[in-house]
Amino acid sequence: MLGYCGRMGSKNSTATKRADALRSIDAIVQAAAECLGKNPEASLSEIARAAGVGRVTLYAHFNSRAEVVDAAMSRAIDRGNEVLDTVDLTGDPRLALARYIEAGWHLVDQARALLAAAQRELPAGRIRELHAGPAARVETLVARGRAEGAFRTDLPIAWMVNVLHTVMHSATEEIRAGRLTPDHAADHITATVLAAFTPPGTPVPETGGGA
Amino acid sequence: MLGYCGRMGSKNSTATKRADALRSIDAIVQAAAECLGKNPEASLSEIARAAGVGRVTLYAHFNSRAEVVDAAMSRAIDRGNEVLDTVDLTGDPRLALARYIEAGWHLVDQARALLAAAQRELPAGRIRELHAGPAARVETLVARGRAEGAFRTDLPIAWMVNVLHTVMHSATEEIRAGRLTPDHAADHITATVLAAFTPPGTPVPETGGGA
DNA sequence: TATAACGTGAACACCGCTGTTCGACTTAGC
DNA sequence: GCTAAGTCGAACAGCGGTGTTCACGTTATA
Repeated sequence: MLGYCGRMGSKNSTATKRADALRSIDAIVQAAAECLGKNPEASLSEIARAAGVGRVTLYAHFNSRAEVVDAAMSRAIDRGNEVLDTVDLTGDPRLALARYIEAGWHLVDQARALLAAAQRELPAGRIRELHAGPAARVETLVARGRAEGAFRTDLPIAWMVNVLHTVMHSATEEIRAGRLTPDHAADHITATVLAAFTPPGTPVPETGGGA
Repeated sequence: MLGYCGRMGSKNSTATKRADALRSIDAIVQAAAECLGKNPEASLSEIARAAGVGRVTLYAHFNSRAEVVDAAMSRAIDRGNEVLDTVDLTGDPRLALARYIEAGWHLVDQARALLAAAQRELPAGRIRELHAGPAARVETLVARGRAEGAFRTDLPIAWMVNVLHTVMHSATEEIRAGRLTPDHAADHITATVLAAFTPPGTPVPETGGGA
């Protein structure tokens, strides 16, 4: 947590800030995460307005748009990690994957839009750095599932992780397009990914609605 | 074909144009499809330059950016249809799907980026109109596969079509990111989607490299 | 070859976003 | 209650994109 403040040369030095300043910063980062989560090219004016703060105040705390994006990205990742930390990823890899999807599918689309913003403002190294944590969690799960024979091994781990995230993301797009209702999303994603991960020659598991 | 010219109030009226004008228009539409296929926010200056044409010339043939996007989109769809028309979609739905993927996976990413551009410049109705043709082809195939018992029926057709296109698109992103080589793309997509489409309780087909 | 259509660069006005400065006002904290 | 820190709107310069006009050069075509 707090990973979004005082990263680089941002004006948030270690010097003690006043309470209202901290409140402003928090409101800005939160608004940035929301706005950029919806629209990667949201302007700083929009973000300031959404934060209930003047545009000048925003520039008083962040030197550039890149810093705002970085802060929003860090915040979203921290929030996501908090949620995902509560998920039990032990036991049958198939059930663990289902739990992961259930908990995380709605996080992915905001993260994706944020990522799109980040990819235009932040250096590639910084993005990898931010992405490393969340990625490792899933990679470990997939690797374990492969080792235990629950998941296929004829496709690279990176590809499988990509499929998982891609399908999760596409679900939110389907919802936006009105072709899918939120209450079916997790089931559809789980049924799809579990089948996609099944080793060739093995029957696809039945995923009867209940997680 | 020729679906991209003279759609609405574009300056391409039915009046006979000179040969060099037609050549310019064609170069512009082609360049637009390429540029917008790479970057949905490519400027008209970029497109004109890529077409080897002055910016003013572009405005002589198209009233607005939207018209250029529409023309590029129409062209890309026409081109895609031409390619897909050569693919045999009869016989075993699984093999037909594999052929479809083999022929079309590399078309999807350009179409996607183009779609992103279109979604910001064109009305939703126009987009649906353009998308209807290509979508129908796949929907028919998936529906047939379900009817014949080759594909699962516990998920909506729209969702399955979405999964197919999403996975195809993600492959091109993986290639861009350097995590996948183009010669493996079709195999990975096919293996993934075929498994995802397999009815629960049925073994996942083996897709030993050669399609 | 005449002429209308076409291509062109330069220049224009307009817009929105970025990042900055200034002066005045409000508030937190000692 | 004093002071430094914070907030704010207005206004600035710079940039890049859009869409338009103009005057001049080029080319197709009858």
